[in-house]
Order: sequence, then structure tokens, then C-alpha cells
Amino acid sequence: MGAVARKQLPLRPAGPDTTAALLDWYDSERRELPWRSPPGRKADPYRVWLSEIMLQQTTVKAVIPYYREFLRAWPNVRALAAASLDEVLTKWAGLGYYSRARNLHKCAIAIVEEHGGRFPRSEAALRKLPGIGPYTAAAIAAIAFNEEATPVDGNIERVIARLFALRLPLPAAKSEIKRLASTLVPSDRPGDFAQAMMDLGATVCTPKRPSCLMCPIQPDCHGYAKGMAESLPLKLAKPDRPSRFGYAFLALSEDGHILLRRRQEAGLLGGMMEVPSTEWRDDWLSVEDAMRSAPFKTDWWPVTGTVTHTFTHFRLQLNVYRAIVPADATLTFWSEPNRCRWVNRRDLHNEALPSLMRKVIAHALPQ
DNA sequence: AAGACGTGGTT
DNA sequence: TAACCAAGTCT
Repeated sequence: MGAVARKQLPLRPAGPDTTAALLDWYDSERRELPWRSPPGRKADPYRVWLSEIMLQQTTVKAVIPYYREFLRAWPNVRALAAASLDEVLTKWAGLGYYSRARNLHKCAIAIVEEHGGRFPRSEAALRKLPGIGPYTAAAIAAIAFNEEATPVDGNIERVIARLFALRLPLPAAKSEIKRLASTLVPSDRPGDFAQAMMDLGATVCTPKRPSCLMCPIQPDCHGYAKGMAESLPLKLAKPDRPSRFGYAFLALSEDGHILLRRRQEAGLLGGMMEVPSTEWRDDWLSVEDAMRSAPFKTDWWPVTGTVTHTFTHFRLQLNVYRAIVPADATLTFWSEPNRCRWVNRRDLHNEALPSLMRKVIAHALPQ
């Protein structure tokens, strides 16, 4: 081995060249997405906003059909503002994180009533609107208005953590990541830069088995150079999920209607419809105690098996009881009759039923 | 500031 | 299977 031994090329810090390489890649690999306008064409802030809200913690694949349906039903922010919350929740059903739908509706109304039906252009003004946090405000400012903003989502966190070989774990590293990302934003194409970073994170710089050999900024990547790209970003361990248990009561009338109940507006599945059920506790209620929470007194029969559902922060097991009642039965409701409504089995698709409740219904009424 | 807040797909 | 993940926000 001579004195001129194979020495690693000194790695230049990420900078303007990194940005240029990324944008070249973006221009050639451009991904078509329903909410993305063709190159050079101005983006519609409404569509950018709608897509960004739907994409929060949600995969592109899951979002696409919902995005299309929302756009068909409500092509602009005034139309959405004129809809009822229930209509919005119904179309959102199955997408999860229902506060997004509530805030989407609230935000549409705020845009119409406080901003003359036009989205504000600045990050700061966007940030004040319901459902728009630091990421979404920056994303809309950059993508819809080409403002020099720096959105930082999970993709960009990962790309930056790897590019700069950051060893500080998330979420503590967030502010440093934002600062580093902002140094790379080109003043002429902030929107394209943001989308390029996200595309890179989604398709190349993936959480597991990143395709470093195909990466346009691999020559600048300190994580790659140190052989630690895949292990970044470091994250603090998450607390494990507790279990909760409850009973659901599926009442079916002889003429084919199911009893549903509206959940309270705030909290888990807020504002959505449900199959009436007991509280969800950290242990099983006795059947006798559970029966006190049935919507009315009748012969409830246990349905074999258990419905299980996993939320972000707990697992749920529901035992289901079923009853068939005459269509003209006089029922004495035990609780909140005004929140209850009989719905034709055939019309359930027009209800704001979260996935969990669709599972419960399918479990109790097979076919 | 840490936990609440959905769902479906991968590994 | 369990763990982890996906274009975060709100309180």
C-alpha cells in the first residue's frame, strides 16, 4: 500500500449542487399524482390543501380514491364549505384520523368567511387555519404559491437525517432537521424542491432498504458514506399498546334496519356513527353489567367470536350481541335516543361509519 | 410536551 | 405475529 493509498474522497457538504442534482432527478422522474399540476402550470391551492390534509399520516394509495371523490363532490372550497359536516364525515369514512375531516370542513368555512374564498398565501396566515400545522402550512405555501417555505414531513426528516448523518434521535432532532433542510431550498423552485424531497423519500430513500445506488444525491450523502444510511434517522422507542375491551349491540329490525348512534363530536371517532356499545375499558365488564348499556331491553344474543381492531395507541376487543326486533316494536331507549337512528342495511354506504364499525356490522351480519 | 388520534400495508 | 410505517395536528 503506497502513501497514496485509496483514500475516501472528501465529502463535500450538501449545498446548491445537492439541490440541483435533486431537481434534475425530479424533472426526469416526475411522478404523476392526481393533485399534481403539469410542469409550469399553476397549482390550485384548494387541491394542494385537500391533498395535503388527506396525506397526513396516510399513504398515497389510500388517499387517491378519496381525493378523487372529494374533488368530484366539492370541486372548490366554497362547495366544500356549503356541505354539512355529516356529508364530509361520510365521504371521509374509512380514511381515519377524523379530526382531519372536522377541521377540513371548519377550514373551508374559515376560508370563505374570513378570506373571501381564497387561501392566504403566507405560511403564517395558513398556519392559523384549523387542521393546518407547521408542515402543511409550509407545504401549501411552497407548492401552491411557490413561497420560500420548508415543509418537513417524515420523508424529509429521513432524507436530511441521512444526508447529514445526524445521530440525534427524533423527535429531538426536528428543529435541526428543519434548519438544515432550509439551507437547501432554492429560491426559484421551493415547491418543486419540497415535492422532490418527498418523492425521493417515498421511492428511493425509503425507511427500509433504501436504493442508495440509484440516489441522485448519494455522492453528497454522509449517511451513505459512513455506511449508516439505512439505520437513520434514530427514533425513540414508542410505548407499547394497551388493550381495551367492550360490548357492542347490533339491533336489526325485521324490515332490515340497523340501529346506529352518533358519537360525540370530540375525541376518538368523533362525530362518526357507531354501533351502540358499552364503554371501552381496560378489562372485561361482566355480561350483566354490559347489558345495562344496551340501547334498550330485549333478548340480546351473543355473536360467536370477537371483533379486534388496532388503533394507534390501543388494541380493542369487542364482543357483539345481536337482537332482532319487530318493525313496529315500541322500544324504551335507555340512553340518548336522539343520537340514535334506524338505518336501512342497504344504505349503510351513505353513513359516516369508521372501519371499526363496519367490521362490527360485518361480524354480526355476515353476507 | 407527551399522548391522543385510524387505517391498511409491509416486513 | 408484532412492529413499524405513511405527505402531522391538537391539546
